[in-house]
Amino acid sequence: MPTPFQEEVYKALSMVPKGCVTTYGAIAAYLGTQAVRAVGTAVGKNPYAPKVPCHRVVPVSGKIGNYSGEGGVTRKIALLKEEGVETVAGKIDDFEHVLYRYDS
DNA sequence: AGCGTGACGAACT
DNA sequence: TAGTTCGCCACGC
Repeated sequence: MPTPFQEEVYKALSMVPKGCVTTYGAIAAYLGTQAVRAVGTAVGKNPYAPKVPCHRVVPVSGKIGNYSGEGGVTRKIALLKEEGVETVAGKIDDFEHVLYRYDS
């Protein structure tokens, strides 16, 4: 039984369309929290397993960041690529182009 | 020097 | 004890 906070993260993450990615800061801002790290933890725990595409969450740096999964970051990149997000040198290509904004 | 980012750490139950 | 949650501090540019 996750906390409302987790649900907020899940909601924010689920509104990200396929082929797009979001950032910890964007989610934190959307939730109105100052703790972007809490978002990382919530997503890292990934209590919503397949429903929360945690691999769609990336740091604002445009890099893949971290990933707690099978092959780690490498796996994350592969998943992103499958989603339609192209990556170059371990970074997201056209990051701002695939970056989803809750401003829409 | 200041602001922003971060898949953590420490505290509570 | 262990598990879970939420926010501050440190490093980089």
